[in-house]
Amino acid sequence: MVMDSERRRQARRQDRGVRRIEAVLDAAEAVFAEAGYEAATTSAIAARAGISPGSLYQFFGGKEALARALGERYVGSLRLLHEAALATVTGVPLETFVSGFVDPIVEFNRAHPALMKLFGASQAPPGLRTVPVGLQQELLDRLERAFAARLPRLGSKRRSRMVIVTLQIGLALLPLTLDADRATAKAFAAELKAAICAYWSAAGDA
Amino acid sequence: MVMDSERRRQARRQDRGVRRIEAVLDAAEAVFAEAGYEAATTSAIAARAGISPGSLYQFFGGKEALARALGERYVGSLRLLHEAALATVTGVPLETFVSGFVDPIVEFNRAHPALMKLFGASQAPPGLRTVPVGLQQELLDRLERAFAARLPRLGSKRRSRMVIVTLQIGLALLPLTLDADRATAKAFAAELKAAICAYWSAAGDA
Amino acid sequence: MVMDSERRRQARRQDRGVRRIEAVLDAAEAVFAEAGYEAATTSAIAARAGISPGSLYQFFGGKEALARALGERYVGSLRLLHEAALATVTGVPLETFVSGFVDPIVEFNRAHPALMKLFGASQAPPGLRTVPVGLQQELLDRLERAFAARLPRLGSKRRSRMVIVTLQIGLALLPLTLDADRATAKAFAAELKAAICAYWSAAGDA
Amino acid sequence: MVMDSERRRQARRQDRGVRRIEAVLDAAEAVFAEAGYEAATTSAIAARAGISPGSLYQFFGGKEALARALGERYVGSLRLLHEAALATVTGVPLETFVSGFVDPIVEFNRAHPALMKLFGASQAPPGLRTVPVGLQQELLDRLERAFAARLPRLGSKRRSRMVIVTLQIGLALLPLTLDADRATAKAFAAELKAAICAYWSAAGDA
DNA sequence: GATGAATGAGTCTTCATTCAT
DNA sequence: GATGAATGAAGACTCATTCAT
Repeated sequence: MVMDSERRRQARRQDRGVRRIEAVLDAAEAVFAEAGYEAATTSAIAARAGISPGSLYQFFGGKEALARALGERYVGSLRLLHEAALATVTGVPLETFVSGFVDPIVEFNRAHPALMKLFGASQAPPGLRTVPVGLQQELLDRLERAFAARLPRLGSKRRSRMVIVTLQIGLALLPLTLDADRATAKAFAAELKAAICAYWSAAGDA
Repeated sequence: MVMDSERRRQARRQDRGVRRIEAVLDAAEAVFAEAGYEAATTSAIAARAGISPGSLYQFFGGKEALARALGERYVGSLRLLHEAALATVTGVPLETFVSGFVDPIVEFNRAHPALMKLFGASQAPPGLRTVPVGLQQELLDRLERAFAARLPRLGSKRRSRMVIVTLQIGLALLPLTLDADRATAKAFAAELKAAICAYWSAAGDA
Repeated sequence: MVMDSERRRQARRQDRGVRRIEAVLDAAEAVFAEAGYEAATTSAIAARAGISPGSLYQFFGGKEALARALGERYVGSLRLLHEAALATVTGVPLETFVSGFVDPIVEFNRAHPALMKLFGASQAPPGLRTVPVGLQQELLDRLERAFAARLPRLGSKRRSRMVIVTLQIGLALLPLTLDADRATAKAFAAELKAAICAYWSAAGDA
Repeated sequence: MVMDSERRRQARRQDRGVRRIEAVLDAAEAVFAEAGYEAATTSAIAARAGISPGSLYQFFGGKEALARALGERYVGSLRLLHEAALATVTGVPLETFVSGFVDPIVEFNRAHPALMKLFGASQAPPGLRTVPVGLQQELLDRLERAFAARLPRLGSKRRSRMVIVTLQIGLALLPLTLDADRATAKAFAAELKAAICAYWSAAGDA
């Protein structure tokens, strides 16, 4: 009985710890998105999370670990996204298929501006590239399997390259789908999908 | 005669000054490419240029001015590139035309990795966006005129968007054409051109 | 009860903070007095206060803020001095009246050599004039009211000028009352009072 | 004959050297007056003198030597002033006598604002006090001899102190006689003389 | 576990001074 | 003698990280 209340208390405490960690990551995300990695200060993150600078270091080893953990959280979120988006792979027109994974990613990035700011293109600080590589790798693998199903005759090396290119195109155009007024954003999202469809169509014809 | 030696001396001095400035910009380019804008230190740049920290400030007002000057040097180089690359616009197959401006830019970026690091996508520090915007704007205008000649029936708004998208795709894939071994780089350069061709082909058919 | 210990701890902390701020101001006073504003370094002040350079900036925004705060502390101390010194204005001989406000100021300046060094005459750095102007203005106003009571027939414009001159004379002779051996200092303090008395006597007779 | 032209050339050269030195001192005076000792830069002085920073160091050992030399030039100028002003010592009313040496000094300081800025009161940088002490000493001696003639019965120690006090009062009020509009300046000059006259009158009566 | 004051290494920048030309 | 580019020591200030409470 005592055990039981003890366990519950520990669970509650862990729960609080997890919530606290999430809050810190939320704060980090906001500050990183606003200021970028270098200009973001740990104090600003701590303040935004409603904790002291010292407490930050009980959860995370430091600024870099914070960014890394944020990246891992993105991985988790994006994994769910992929799984849902790439569930149906065959038997749908290319446009539908492409929209199926492009739209959610666009949405996700709109909601998480720090993702591109921290891990986009080639702007990650030296020691920080690990996580998003993992992040991308998962998406790449999944995309590759999907396109393997759709275009079985395409050489696997070429397909592998094309998947990477597709991802890069997506990443490059994401900022355009975020900024500006909604109409422009939508137009660019359409262009993004058009570009990817054209790319894969041309490859499939070949 | 005295005049002559005087003039020659001054010319030599100016020459040395110019060469020194170029050397400093080279050093800045290298350090910015390695570390990014924020993490780059003026001392590192000075050391790499083989001068003292103090001398840096005889040539450039500071770190930001250094980046700005670097951007302007890029503008100058790239302008020449555009002019040559986009001289012949019509009467050639799309593949040829696209290669004509993609290849030189790929080459240029391979030689100048700091270009993307400093001015790529949205990672430029706040006060620094001016130059590359000018840089991109010139290229965008030139591309737009070129595609207007090739696809006169395309709506101008759409064309404008497509040009932007084309540029972004190019910028996004540039890193892939730089990294890795030469064979991979070439393969990705081919993908880049394939993607752009497919994109414009599809738009032209529509 | 818990509240109580909490409150006590906070009080203790605040107390320590206040004491620390005072210690920093003491250190700044000493360094400013020795070196003057420009030559004083924040590191020297921090070292003298027994804290790190970084800690200085938790209390004060920088070197200028430090000097400004020091000035404000002087204002506070001097205000009390004036109030006491100029309480009795009439019904006493001129010598007594003059001694009444000269002596305490001389004493105060002996204890605070940085006062003249920082705010004396016209040597304050550009942005720093505010506080001591306020400081002097208070003293000037008080002196003016006092002499208005003592010499009601004197024109107000002239009195205003005379008060300013009196203050300047005081400021000019203060260094003489500080330096040197005690006897010399006393002799100069006597001269200061004699000069001021003679000045006002002559004006009163006129 | 050859000697003669040689000598003349050397004389001319020395002349040019002297003129150059004067020009540098003029520049130093202007810059010191504007910026104060610490904030004044040797480059600014050299530029103002129309020479290179390097040349400065052929004339003067450095910034401090420059200030010292400026002080010595002041001594020379003021010596002439004293000699003229204190030529007639007895047989004139006190007011006339005081005006006789106060007015020229006021004028001189109006023309040379750097004098007070560099050597006024207690704001000289640590190693720089030597010259103006010499400067003052000459004036003090002369004043002392003058007042010894006018007030032979005054004790020599007291007279010595009074002369110092007189000088300090003069220095203190000088800024008031410079600043502001002309009318105010004149009024303060009158107060200055009134104060000094009253001071000496009171001493003479005693 | 939490706090936040304290730390101090590291950054950009200035400027008195030197020295090759 | 003149030049002015080059130097580098030093200063103000920031911020990731630690540690006594």
